[in-house]
Amino acid sequence: MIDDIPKQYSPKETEDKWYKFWEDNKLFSAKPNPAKKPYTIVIPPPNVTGILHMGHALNDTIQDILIRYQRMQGKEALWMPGTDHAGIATQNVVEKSIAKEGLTRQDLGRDKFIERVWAWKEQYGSTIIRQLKKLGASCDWSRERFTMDEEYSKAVVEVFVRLYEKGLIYRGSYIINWCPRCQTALSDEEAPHKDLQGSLYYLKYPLKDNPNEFVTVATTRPETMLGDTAVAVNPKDKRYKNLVGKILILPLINREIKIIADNTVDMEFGTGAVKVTPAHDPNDYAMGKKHNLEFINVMHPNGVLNQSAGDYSGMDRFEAREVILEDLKERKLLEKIEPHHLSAGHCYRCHTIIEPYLSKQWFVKMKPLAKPALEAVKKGTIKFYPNRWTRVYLNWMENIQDWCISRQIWWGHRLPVYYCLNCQKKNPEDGVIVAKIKPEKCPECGSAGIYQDEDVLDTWFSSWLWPFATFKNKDELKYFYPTSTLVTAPEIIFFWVARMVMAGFEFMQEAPFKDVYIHGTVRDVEGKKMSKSLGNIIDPLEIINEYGTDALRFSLISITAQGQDVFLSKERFEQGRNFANKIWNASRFILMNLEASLVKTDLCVFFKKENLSLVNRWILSRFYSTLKEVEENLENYQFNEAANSLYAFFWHEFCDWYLEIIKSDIRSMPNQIVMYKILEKSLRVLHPFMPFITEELWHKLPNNDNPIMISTWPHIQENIIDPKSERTIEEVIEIISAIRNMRLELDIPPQEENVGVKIAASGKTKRVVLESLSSQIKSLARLNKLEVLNEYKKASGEFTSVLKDMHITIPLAGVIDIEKHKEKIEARIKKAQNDIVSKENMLSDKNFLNRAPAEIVEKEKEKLNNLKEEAKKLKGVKDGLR
RNA sequence: GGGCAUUUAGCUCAGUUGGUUAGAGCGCUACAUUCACAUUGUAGAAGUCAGAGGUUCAAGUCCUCUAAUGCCCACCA
Repeated sequence: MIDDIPKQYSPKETEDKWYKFWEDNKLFSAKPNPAKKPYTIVIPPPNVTGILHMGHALNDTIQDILIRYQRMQGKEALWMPGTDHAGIATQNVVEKSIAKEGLTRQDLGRDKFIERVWAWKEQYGSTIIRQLKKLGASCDWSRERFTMDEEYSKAVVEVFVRLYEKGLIYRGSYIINWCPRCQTALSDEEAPHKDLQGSLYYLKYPLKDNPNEFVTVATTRPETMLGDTAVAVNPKDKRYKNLVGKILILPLINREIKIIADNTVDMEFGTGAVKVTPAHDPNDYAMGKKHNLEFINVMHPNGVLNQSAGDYSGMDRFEAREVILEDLKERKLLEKIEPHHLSAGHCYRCHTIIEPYLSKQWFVKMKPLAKPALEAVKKGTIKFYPNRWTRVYLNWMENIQDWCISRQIWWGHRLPVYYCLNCQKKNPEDGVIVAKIKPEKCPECGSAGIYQDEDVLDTWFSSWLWPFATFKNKDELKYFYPTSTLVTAPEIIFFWVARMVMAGFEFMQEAPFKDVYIHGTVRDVEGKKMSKSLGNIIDPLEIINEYGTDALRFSLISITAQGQDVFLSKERFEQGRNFANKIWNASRFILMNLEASLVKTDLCVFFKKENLSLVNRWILSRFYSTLKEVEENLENYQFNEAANSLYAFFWHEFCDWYLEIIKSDIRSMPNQIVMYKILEKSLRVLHPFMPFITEELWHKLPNNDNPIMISTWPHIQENIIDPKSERTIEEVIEIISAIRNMRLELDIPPQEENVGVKIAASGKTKRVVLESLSSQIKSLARLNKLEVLNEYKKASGEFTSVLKDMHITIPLAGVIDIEKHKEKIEARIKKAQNDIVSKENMLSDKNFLNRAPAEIVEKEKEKLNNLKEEAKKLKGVKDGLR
């Protein structure tokens, strides 16, 4: 059985096998169970168009660790999966795909196009789900949801209608963010500002009364001058005092515009006179309303100038900019051009520069919704990890703007808004019907001439319902809601997290989750965000292929300090791979040396702590301390700490020290049982981090027929944790190191016999024997409170380690460079003496004695004693060398 | 303009509420391959904790300022 365990772990063979096993046996599924406490996570639904990237890998690994951990802790752990229909993104993808057939969505028409999107979704929409499975995600796939599912869509409609009836949804004409390429409105969050190096153009507008006199205005978007309907100055501005109320002639268009006074005008900026374009700028829009100006829209929705632009109609907005500047220059109306930093909104999907555009859209009134969401976080009902995001959240909530939710695209939830043609004839603002299903006739006039609004809802208008709309029946909702933890990236705190909180309170009267863990952004080695367009992507699937899923997961987690951005390079994953291999080989070694019959029954109970050897007590204590650390770190979302302490324990303590020490006596019953127990418990603790390798090894151990995935998490046995014995092993290690140092400096003869152990020829065995030997000697020394003395016999060149008053000697014959050795010892003595002096100073300091806590003083005293002892020891060694 | 983060070994980064001699991985140096693992082991070198000031018996850790870098938010045309 042991012979068939290969020397190296090969992930490929095991991963798919175990994932299928877990899935086939429905081990991921969760149902309401009154006997258990629920633990719920809803996945941040990836876009259906999504392809797994490192951000997902990190996000989903964290969630999977939490879910697997809680499941092993005995909770009814539900990880709810699903995908988001991602309106604009998906529409773009499908438009691109039909473009290959030479078609546009307009060619197909709305219904046909939507059919194509669904067809696309059927074919490719599950890609991301398959990839999540490769990651080992233990989602309850039987519950997979899609934001365009029939039932989910019903919830979206229901919510719209309820908010409308409550007066929280309204329609109005405002300046919104318009993407001329996607030809849709965008919310503020969807139009992030980016800095641009642009220019400030100074344009001269002649006065009507005196064409030789001008008012100069500064603008960054000269093409909008075609829509100017006023020029504004600050009423306090002396320069323009006499001009207020006068008429200017708008160049190129020759329209008469008035000079108005408005105190929002900044006198310092530009010339202090500002052109007012109410249809193309949010500030100007406000000014236009206030001063009753004309709203002249000079642009088509696609960014091409329209008939109001006179000679420039038909030109693209940026083309027109150049031509207009040329024409103004020709007429000597372009005073100057200055370089100017500005920031402009960009479409988050296609990066086109946003055009502030006047149009009729639907909005959600946010202030009333924000109130409970604000309080919940202030009171701590919802906590952010790391805490600093709390302020970011609160700041946004406090300055919240109304949410533009209508989008002029086809793919998405169509607004449940209908219009009565008849009523609209009387007044275009009338005849609005908001209803869950299309009404037969107008409730006002009874006309059957009813049509539905063409617009669809912002994608986030469906995803903000995710924590509850994903549950199909009330019992389940009651059991699993509110969810426990939300794990997500900082980018979507505003888009998603904040809105979910608002929806939770509005529709469920309860916060949707307790903890929000915000992890960092995954960046490349240079700190750039990983993105396809930059070509700096490290593909998680490639890593899985090369190093294995467990390696990917472990490496990602161990470098993710709480909420810090992750700078990633491929070499990172070698650490995870090597660790997996280490676990594999340690298990292999133990299995090779295990008397399976011994562990069939839990003999551990027969071993009282007192009867176990020092080394066994030490490793048990270390295991339970580590377990405690892992639990604490997981509770505090310090995943890297948890992973690192596991790594250090398993590799550097369990493998490097414990297994090496017991090697010589591996068949003894206590050693057998302790090494086995620690291995199998370690596998369980490692399982949430590295699910596949632990499952594979688990089934190679005797007595483990049930999957590790549903095994129980080891209990901390406080009585075994013994800091004292942990400190003792440090001493052991110290002695062993001392002996090792000697070994290195000496050439150890190959065939000495001592304490019943053979010192073999060379290499590893030598190390093992020496270590085992030393540990035994040290144990003896400790139990008998003996000193270890080193002696050097000049005549024979022999170097011996002697346990004082005991008849045990380690003869280490050989030649040593005595001068070099002496130098080293002297340096150490000097250092120890310096330390002693500074410690003594400290301990005689009255301030210190009066103010430091007693335990600290004690500690320091102990430290001083240790130092003195060490100095004494070293002196002894030095004397021995003479 | 406002806010946040980062600055610790050659490189990439940990370091929880101040308290042993500041840690890890990679890299580097030396040695070790019949022996669970060379995806290994042992040992070693390597740090003015960005800079300046302050609080404290005690500062990588707390406070103030400065510098560099990165990110987020914001309607100066």
